[in-house]
Amino acid sequence: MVSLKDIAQKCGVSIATVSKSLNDLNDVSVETKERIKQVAREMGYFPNSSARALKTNRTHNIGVLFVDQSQSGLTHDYFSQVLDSFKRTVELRGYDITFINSTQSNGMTYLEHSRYRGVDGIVIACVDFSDPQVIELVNCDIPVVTIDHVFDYRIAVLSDNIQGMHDLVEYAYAKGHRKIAYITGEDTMVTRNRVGSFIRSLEKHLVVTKDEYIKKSSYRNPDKAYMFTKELLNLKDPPTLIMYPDDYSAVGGYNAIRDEGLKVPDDISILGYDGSYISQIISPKLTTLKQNTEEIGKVSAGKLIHLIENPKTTLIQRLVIDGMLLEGESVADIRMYE
Amino acid sequence: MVSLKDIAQKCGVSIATVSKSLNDLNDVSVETKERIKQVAREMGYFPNSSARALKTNRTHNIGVLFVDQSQSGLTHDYFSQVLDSFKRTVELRGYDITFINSTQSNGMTYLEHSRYRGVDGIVIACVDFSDPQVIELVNCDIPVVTIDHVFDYRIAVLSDNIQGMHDLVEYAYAKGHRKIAYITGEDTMVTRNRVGSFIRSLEKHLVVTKDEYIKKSSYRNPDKAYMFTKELLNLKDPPTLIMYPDDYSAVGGYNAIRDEGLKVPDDISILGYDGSYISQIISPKLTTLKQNTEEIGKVSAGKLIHLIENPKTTLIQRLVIDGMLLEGESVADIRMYE
DNA sequence: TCCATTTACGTAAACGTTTAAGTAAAACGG
DNA sequence: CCGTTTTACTTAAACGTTTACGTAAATGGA
Repeated sequence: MVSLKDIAQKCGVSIATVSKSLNDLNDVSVETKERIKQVAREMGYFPNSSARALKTNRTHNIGVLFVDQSQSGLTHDYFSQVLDSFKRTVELRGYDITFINSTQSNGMTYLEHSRYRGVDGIVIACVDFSDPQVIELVNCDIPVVTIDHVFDYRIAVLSDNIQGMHDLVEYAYAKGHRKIAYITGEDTMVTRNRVGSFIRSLEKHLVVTKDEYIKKSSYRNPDKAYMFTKELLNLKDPPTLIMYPDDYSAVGGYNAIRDEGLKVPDDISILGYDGSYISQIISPKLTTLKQNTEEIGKVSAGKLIHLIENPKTTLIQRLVIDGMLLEGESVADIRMYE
Repeated sequence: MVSLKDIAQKCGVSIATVSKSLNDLNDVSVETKERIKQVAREMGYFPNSSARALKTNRTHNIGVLFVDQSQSGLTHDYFSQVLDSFKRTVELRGYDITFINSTQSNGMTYLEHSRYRGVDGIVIACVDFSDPQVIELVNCDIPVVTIDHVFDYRIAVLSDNIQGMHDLVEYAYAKGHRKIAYITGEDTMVTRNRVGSFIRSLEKHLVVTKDEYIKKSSYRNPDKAYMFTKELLNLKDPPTLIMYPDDYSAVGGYNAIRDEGLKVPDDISILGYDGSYISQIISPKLTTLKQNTEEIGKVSAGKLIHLIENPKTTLIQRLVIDGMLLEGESVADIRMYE
């Protein structure tokens, strides 16, 4: 590998001059600077990121922490979309990403791994935010942005679950639904926001939610959703619409409904969440709330880099990203039956 | 950050002794070694990977190159599964992964980016293998493993597309199908293998494939698949079964078939490829060939690390990973009609 | 007991950068 | 023309490791 020394030798100048030239410092005459840059290009020089990192304490590496309950890893739909957008954004700014994990052979905690790799900043998403290791990470002195979870002293980017749920409830209500069930995800901040919004949105219309209409399930778990759907369908007073924590769970719902000999949306209406690809291709097409994963990734990347490059910034922001209701054919208009 | 120097100071020994202790070299007495390790633990020491990389020329970082035609990035189903398995495997061995890309602000090629980050090895998957930048990377002196593509002097891990296609054809043939159409993906090595196997497998049964039964489409493109499906259905002599390049395309097929007023599998049978999650939840369940992504990721990771840690190894291997036929309900048994 | 080997350290150079500090020559102001 | 500033460089230290080499003391063999 060609180093600064090689270029210096070839140009007959000192290493320092080469370094300053390539970094465009105004301590070198324009002519030599150009000459050096030219030679560097010809020799195929690229800086050694390790050496640079060692000296500057900046790696241009961003740590990504993501550990979801269902262990779906990178195949997690929502996360992989957010991450892809995040990745594209930081790459444009000259950063790479490194996954933070604690399963390393040498048993490092998240924070230790982050320090070992010297990441300049960290984005945290979809994890169990009560995990002591996560807490430790959030409390450290490395810039952090969290996604879909709020800490007092950290910038957070949030999918607007409150508004999203509100939109879904309003949609269902407008179609005449009053008996609305909700199969929820695990008890996370996201879930609490959605459930709260669900209940309040209905109360606004003076609809009281029955306890038996709320089922505590898990995200991305079609099997559980299948089971709870059957429970709901067999209630003495079954709901006319079931909301699912995500589109995959909704598919479990479809299956349960079909297995009970019923049809969507004729016999029962359903609503998904996420607006993932699958929602657009199953039949009947699922009405769902598409989260703006592109924007969430982009904004969190932008904010994190800003934080990294402007360390004095102390403004703690809450960035709420709107979703969008995608209308499919999974909800019947039952106003005529009122 | 606590460094070797801090530990040395505290223990009253030299930096070298500390380094050697922590690296378990047998140049230090057992007692001091233990004492130093203890102190290191107490002080929360972790090595600085940049410094170590600078000195040893080993980053314990593996570059991942992946750029698929449809720009689906990390949301690519097959790849994200392979990558997730790959990632888990290398992490157990103390490696992290870094995505190689050329969209960096400072216009580096893949190889330049790899050198800049000093990756110890590279895995290449799902790219356009005729891209000059990819060729450059494959020709470099960094250990490389390719997935689903063969280069003479590089280890390759391959999903057995020949066997896979053979299994599908055999399955279709056994169910009585003789007029089999195939909507293919882009012209890649994977595609050529599948198409070749498709034709040969049929020829073995003395079935000659009509040209009009083979449609050149793209992977993961339900819209194109939709179009070609309609074309096939409207042939004077339409096929009794259509094979798709992947499960997502097959969903496009479902839609086309439904829109033509036909039913799967009563009026037309279909076969997918990949065995992705979606194939298991659409209705009727898709018969498809599940690629063993877990094993592909694991094996490629293992081989790459072996190559990294045993540089003298010169054995060029072809590792072929079997898939598995997942039977759904998308293929009719039409033997009675013969 | 004497010399050779082993043990258990320490010294110092090196990896490729960045950057503060130093310096000689050129430019400038009056 | 002289002192001051500016320009355009160089020197050298530092970042945190690893590792070849040096060395003094301990051990061993005869």
